[in-house]
Amino acid sequence: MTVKTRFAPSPTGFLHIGGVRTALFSWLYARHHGGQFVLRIEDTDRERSTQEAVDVILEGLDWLKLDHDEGPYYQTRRFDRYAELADSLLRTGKAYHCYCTREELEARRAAQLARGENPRYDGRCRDRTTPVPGVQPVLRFRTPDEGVTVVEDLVRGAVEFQNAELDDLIMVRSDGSPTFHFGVVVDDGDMGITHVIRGDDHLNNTPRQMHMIQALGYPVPAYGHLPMILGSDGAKLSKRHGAVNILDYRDEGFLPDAVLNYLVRLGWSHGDQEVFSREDMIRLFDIGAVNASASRFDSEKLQWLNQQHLKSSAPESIAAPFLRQLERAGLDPALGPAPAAVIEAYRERATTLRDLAESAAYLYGEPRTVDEAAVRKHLTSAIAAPLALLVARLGALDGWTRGEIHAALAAVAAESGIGFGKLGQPVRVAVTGGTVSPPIDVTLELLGREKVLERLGRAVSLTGSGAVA
RNA sequence: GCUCCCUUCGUCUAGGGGUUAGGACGCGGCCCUCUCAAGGCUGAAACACGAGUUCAAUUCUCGUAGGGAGCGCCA
Repeated sequence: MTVKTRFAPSPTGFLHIGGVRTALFSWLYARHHGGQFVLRIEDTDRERSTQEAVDVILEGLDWLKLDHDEGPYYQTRRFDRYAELADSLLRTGKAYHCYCTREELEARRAAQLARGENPRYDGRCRDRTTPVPGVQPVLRFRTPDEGVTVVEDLVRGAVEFQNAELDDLIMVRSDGSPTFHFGVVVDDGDMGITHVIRGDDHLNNTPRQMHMIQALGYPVPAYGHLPMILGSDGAKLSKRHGAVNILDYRDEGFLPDAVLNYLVRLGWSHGDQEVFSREDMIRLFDIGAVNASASRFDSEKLQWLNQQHLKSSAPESIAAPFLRQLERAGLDPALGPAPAAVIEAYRERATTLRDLAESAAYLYGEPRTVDEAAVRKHLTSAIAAPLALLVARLGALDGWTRGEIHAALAAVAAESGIGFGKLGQPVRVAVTGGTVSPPIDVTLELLGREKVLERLGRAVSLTGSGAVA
């Protein structure tokens, strides 16, 4: 049997980290087993579904390269099929019309709750043979009322439910539209889904879905319920911690593989390994090794992983998103060095591509900020002469490689009777406006001779003029 | 309230009847060093609680506590 999994989000809010984790595990399971991955949009709630949310799902999965083999299917385009199967269940007596009104249902629920009972439909329309005039009925599924249903969960093992605890749920609303539960089982059946991997908020719904899918004559798929991801404070994920639009991570300069790597380690591990490539994940992933307990979102570890992936990526492979970050930062890439060279020099000192672009801003134009305290400390009159000498030496260099630049710096330092660092730091401040940058020879090489000589020249006049003591 | 699920350092986790309870993020220290990083070494830091089983329980069983989910003509 070839494995077929699916990701079935409802487009009622932005795709966030929790949804992506569900998609990832489902996708990994399919890829690991050489199976198929289906994308299905569960948009039966027309009130709350938005095209914008659909677009984020599509764009987010595309960014993360969680590619699907089938779909996207849209449930709103399959209403005829749901009606057809609902009808056959009605004809075979596996489903029945219920004429209870919302108000009646609500009143009974409240009464049951008050008595300390599990609020559930009492089945009073099960044997009704005559319609109630003026009431559009809903269609309910006739759930077995005795016996035990066992969910052999891929993550938790066997979970038992007493059928007597389960009530007859609504399959078709009074307006004729299918409910979530019915849509899911019809679709999973029609699409030949073999493994349903989803959030554990669905675990309690699973036995009833199993009954329906059996009634429909489909084989029951295997289920795997993933623990949820909590916010850093242990509360439900919200806007405050990680429940932001997944595309925000892209915009903040995270790498898709790093996001996936972070997510795969939430609830799953492989020995002591922390950094996983996409190929590693596919090869090693094992749903049976997934933890049953919820985990918290830790943005610091995500940042660390992002840097790990930044360091191991081929610079050219991340040049395009880096360029976008430069543009986002208002910088013109044409005015600076080749992106790969900047990435190479900076990726050990940046956690995201956005950081990287921002700290490299001085390469594309004048420094955006000048650390005045550093200027006072390093650009003193004592350094005027060595800087002037350096300008002369750098100007006379044949080439412009870090090796030649380093040699010139070392020579000037030696001739001026000062340590390399005593020269390097003032140079750094003069050309970058701050005290932090890659090794000074690399920094100058990246900046280019023209900008270096210009900025050093200005520093010479500043320090030599006595403007700074 | 009822049903179901969960519980190892602050966080992510490994382990599993006898271990100095391992790794990673973060935090501290040292080394390296032209700055910042990166890297190396290193330190502090955990088996929720109570019974039971057993020669032995963090590990198995049962409770308790705490947390979560479901109980909609939402998904």
